[in-house]
Amino acid sequence: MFSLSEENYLKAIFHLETAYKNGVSTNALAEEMQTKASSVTDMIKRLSDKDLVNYKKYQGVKLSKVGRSAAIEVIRKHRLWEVFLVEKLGFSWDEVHEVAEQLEHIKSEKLTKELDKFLEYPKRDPHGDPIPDSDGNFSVPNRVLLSVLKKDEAGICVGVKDSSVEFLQYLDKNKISLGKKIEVVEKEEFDQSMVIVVDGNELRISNQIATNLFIKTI
Amino acid sequence: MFSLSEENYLKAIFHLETAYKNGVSTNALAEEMQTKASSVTDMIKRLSDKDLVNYKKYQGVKLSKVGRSAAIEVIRKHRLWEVFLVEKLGFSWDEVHEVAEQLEHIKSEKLTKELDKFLEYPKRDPHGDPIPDSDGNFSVPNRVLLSVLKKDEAGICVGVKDSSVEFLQYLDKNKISLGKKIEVVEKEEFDQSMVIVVDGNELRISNQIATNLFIKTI
DNA sequence: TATTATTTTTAGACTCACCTAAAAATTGAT
DNA sequence: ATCAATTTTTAGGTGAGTCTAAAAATAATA
Repeated sequence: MFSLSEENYLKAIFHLETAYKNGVSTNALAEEMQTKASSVTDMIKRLSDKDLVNYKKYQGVKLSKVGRSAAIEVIRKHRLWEVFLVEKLGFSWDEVHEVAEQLEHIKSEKLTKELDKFLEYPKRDPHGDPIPDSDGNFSVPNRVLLSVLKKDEAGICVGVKDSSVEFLQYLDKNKISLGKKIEVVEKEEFDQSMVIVVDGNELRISNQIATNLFIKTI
Repeated sequence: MFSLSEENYLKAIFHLETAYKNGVSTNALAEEMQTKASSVTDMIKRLSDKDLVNYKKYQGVKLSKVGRSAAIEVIRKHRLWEVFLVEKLGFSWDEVHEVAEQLEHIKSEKLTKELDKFLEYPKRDPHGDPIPDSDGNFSVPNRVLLSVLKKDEAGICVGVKDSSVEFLQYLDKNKISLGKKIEVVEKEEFDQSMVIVVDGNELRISNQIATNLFIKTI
């Protein structure tokens, strides 16, 4: 059984591993965990003693088999609870993160299993992120960032990269939600901004927006 | 905001206050919390510093206004989650306690409010215990212990005093559940044991069983 | 009431997870 | 390749919550 803090570190390392293939740096982890580098070194040592990560001084950390599956289990629970909050309790997609951060640490195999069943085995959370199954397998989505689309290409919005309240509320304000068709009708080469059409309405978006929206091409 | 440990102490004091009207003793609290008396004294001091309890050395503790309402809020969440687990996820009544012990500490007013609504504002948990409303008011039940009934009296089973797995499984095994009619057809004055009829079946039960079943008389 | 038994509190120590400040290792630039 | 800048680790300390052992207060009994 892992402590709340350990679980949060494992989850953070998991998320950072895609960007840090050769080991997650202490500073990156400190930034992600909103703590100091020295505290991170402390915790990494504890995780290493428990064989949850592989760690060599000054070389960054990688998750071990056990560490990875623990991280995925936490992510599974987080995303299942997010679905519950939106589908059953009427939360909006920008309200769920904080509560799911707490619920993801509840320890009960039966609870996770029954919740999954109750929600009818969802494949994605409210932000379009894939939910791993009980064996830790993701049914990985074939999705790309909106920013890679060229003029006159189109796709279906299937997820967000940034799940911050600000970004999600921007999307709500502009009537962009999962499942919506997005067409690129103009693209400015200079700053990569684009004009898109959603629900028949034209909207100019910056590259920063476009690099945070996942699209399934059609 | 209170820590997990503080919330558990407040809850324990609340439960013990019915038996210890003049202040909950350190030892009783230590027994309830499965810890040592010295740890209890430590925590009581902290709770007292935060004005959650009234404490004078060697005189036991009582909850303050604030402490009591914090305790009731935790109990409210505990019991709502128990309803959720049984009604929505198919848990049996002897499986819910452990998980509810964790879920009761999730901090989100919206979550509690929406869960209450989702469950259609239940008045009792799966063991028949009353669920306080959002203002902390219990709609107190008019219930008595089965042990007070005399020969040829009868009532409806509405709750259990002991919620241990062992007792709840004993009840399941003997087909006693909330809502069942129980008739006392014999009562032994020597040891207070009785023969009851449930669903047409006769069953001899000890006084220990009878003092752990709540009955609404008819 | 005096003495024993019990309960409660204090004193000192431990672990976890964090901190600051300083030292050591690595990386980058000239 | 050397020196400076950056990153990472070490050393030592803090608070929450626990522990054991011993001291102090209260309760029970002869």
